[in-house]
Amino acid sequence: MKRNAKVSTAVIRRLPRYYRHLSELQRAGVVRISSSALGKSMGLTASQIRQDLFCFGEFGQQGYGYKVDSLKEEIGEILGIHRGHTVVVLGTGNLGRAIIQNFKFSSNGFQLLAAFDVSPRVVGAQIAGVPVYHADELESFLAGRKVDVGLLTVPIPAAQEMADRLVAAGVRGIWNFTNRELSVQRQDVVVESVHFSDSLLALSYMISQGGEDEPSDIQEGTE
Amino acid sequence: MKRNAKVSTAVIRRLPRYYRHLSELQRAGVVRISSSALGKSMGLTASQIRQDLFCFGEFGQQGYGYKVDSLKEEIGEILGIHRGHTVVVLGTGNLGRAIIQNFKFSSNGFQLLAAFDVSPRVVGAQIAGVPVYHADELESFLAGRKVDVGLLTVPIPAAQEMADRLVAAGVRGIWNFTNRELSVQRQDVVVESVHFSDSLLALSYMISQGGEDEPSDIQEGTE
DNA sequence: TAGATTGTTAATCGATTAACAATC
DNA sequence: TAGATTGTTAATCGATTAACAATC
Repeated sequence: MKRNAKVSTAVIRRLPRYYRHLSELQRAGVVRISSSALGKSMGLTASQIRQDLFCFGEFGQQGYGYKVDSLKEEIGEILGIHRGHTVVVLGTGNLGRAIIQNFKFSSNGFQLLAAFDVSPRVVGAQIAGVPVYHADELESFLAGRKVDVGLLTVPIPAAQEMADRLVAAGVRGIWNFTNRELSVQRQDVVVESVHFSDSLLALSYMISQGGEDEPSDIQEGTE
Repeated sequence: MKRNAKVSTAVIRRLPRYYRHLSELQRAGVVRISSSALGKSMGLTASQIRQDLFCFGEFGQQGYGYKVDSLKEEIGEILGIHRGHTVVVLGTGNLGRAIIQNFKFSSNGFQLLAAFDVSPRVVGAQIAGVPVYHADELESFLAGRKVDVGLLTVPIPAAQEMADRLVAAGVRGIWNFTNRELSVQRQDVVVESVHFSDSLLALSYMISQGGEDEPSDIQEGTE
């Protein structure tokens, strides 16, 4: 029942939102939900939700809707949450440290193995139980392990070099928090960027207009 | 020469990228660029770039291309960079502090006025020169000033309440870093969310597939 | 059974790409 | 002038929405 030959990025971007909303519904004790109710609460049409899910299989029951628990599980599976992904952090400045201390990697199916930096003030120490090694040890650390993702929070001048080293060492993805657009040639390595600036500038544009056009991500229903 | 009646969110999301790429070109000393050269370096078609710019006016010269400096300035203007936007931060935990200390608000045309928290350990102090007030003082602080944006990095349970208070106090936008989807009824208030989880889960999906489909944001040209 | 809601195909809409006259 | 490249309209493509038979 797999048809996900060509899943568009638009659909991929919605999957985590489905997962998040279903988690909230689950926490709220909701057992069952229809595509139209879920759509209303997420600001999507029922059609779109059914069409999105149709890419991956059949998850509902006619005349009934979807079981929140099992749909959440299925989408988690699609997202790869149970694949035992691993991640290392490059750069333990303010942002890197904040992410290490706050972000729930395990809730998203990732295990945070280690952090790397060059400052003698942190190398050898631990941050929230995560060991910090010198960046020179990156290759030897990765050589012995399956590390899927490198999280980049290094200063901009070091970003491309560290990205190259991560790719050479065999990571499958780079989670890029630097404000530099990375150049990665290999087709089998994915770069996912979180550009704070782009986000704030988009907001800047929208509030400069008077906000006639609602943004893509919001307008949660009242329910 | 204004035609930006209905600018799609797809276009709005690309504007900051144009701005960032043009800034890099400017820094690299590039004076002039054609839509096809810019497109190649950004992974877009020349048509798309010209079509995007067409929403806002005429910025190039036939037979020549675009002057990097002035195109960057024009796009900055469209994004509202020179409008003197202001922002306050709610929540000075790890993430809030990291953003206050690292993020270049002024590069994006924003002035960071103050931060708010409830912990006696930070209230009354300064973070990177930014004064931290008690959250109780939010309304009185905002009453006297034009504050355009509230940046939310509070714990999830406090997120919706603080969002409501920001909206009631008259902000035009909320930059939401909490992992909660905010409910904001007013059509003239924009919520822009940075969901780390959604980003990581999308990356998780992509590396779980073998990466046949490149993500929207990357694949910078070789140049 | 009647009612509800899915899975899935078809229709519509919007965004991207192509084409080309205008013009630097 | 000839060549290059834009601004802008038209064509194509893909994503969203609508419709409805299947079925719980």
